[in-house]
Amino acid sequence: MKWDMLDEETCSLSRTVAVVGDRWTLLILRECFLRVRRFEAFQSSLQITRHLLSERLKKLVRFGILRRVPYSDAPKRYEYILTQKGLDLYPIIMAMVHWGDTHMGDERGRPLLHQHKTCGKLFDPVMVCSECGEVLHAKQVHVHAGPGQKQAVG
Amino acid sequence: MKWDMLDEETCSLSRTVAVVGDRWTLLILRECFLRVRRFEAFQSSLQITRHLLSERLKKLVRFGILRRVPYSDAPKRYEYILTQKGLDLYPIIMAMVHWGDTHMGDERGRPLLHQHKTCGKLFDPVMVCSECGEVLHAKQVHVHAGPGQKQAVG
DNA sequence: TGTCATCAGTTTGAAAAAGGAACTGATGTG
DNA sequence: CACATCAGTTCCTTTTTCAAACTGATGACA
Repeated sequence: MKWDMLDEETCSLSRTVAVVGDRWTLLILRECFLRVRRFEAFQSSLQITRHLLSERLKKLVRFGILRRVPYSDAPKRYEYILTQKGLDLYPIIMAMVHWGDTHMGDERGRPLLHQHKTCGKLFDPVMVCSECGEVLHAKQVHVHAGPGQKQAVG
Repeated sequence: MKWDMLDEETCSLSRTVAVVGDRWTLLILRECFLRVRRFEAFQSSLQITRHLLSERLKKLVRFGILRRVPYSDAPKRYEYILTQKGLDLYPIIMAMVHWGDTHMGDERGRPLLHQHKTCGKLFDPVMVCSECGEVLHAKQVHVHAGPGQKQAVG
């Protein structure tokens, strides 16, 4: 399996991995959700090489996750803004943050806390069944082949 | 930022990315959730090189996500089984599958369907607030520095 | 006018990681 | 004995990544 074929695999996980399945891309997305938008800002907060940052941003734009929007005409300057497709990655990022909080923490406690504006409370993200609202566990899920067939995740 | 320092960053996303932030690791985990356990089985279903598979499995064992369990004494043979820490990655995998279903699908429909044993229905995984149960959106979340301080994701 | 600073990249050469294919070693099967 | 299975390891090539310098448009300062 070559990486440029990954997004054509008959597996939704593979297709997602083709887009966000590398370390820098995930860290760039973290910055996006923290409202970082400009090249220099990404570069200095991540310490990513300019070359790779440039490539990753192009890829995210190509996949429709970021939009490259001009914010200055002379000189031409652009910033990168999450599209709806990009905003929809939020559960992935939050799931990763929560797993890190739970399993990779140190004695100092979690690096940050999340407050839900709607209810006002500090919260954790929880994944539930869209139908019954119960918390999901791997062992309570059956996988069936869908119309697009073949393998994937259970 | 070097990769061997990533898991010591003051950011839960970085720490998670240090463990599961590469493409093969995520695909290997997909197979784990599909009950794949043995070297040859991973290798033939993923078409990963044996060298890389070996390295990734070692890393997952080192981080406590898989356990290497003997299933034959002569010859010595082992299989790889998700620990609780590994099972807890399920929301990450499901969030990625769901995003792929939503944004990377083709005309044939989704590759697979998930049925919740508890309620019996086909479902989508949804991320909600642990406190009020409402569906989470990035824009409804405030980020505060926690005891472990510094940056991370909102 | 000349010099420096800012921003968003591109270029270049060295170092690290991934890919491909063959090989090892313990065992069991015909 | 020859061949097959499983779980890796070794070796060599190709691709990515890293680090650092360079470009080019513009504005600010003196």
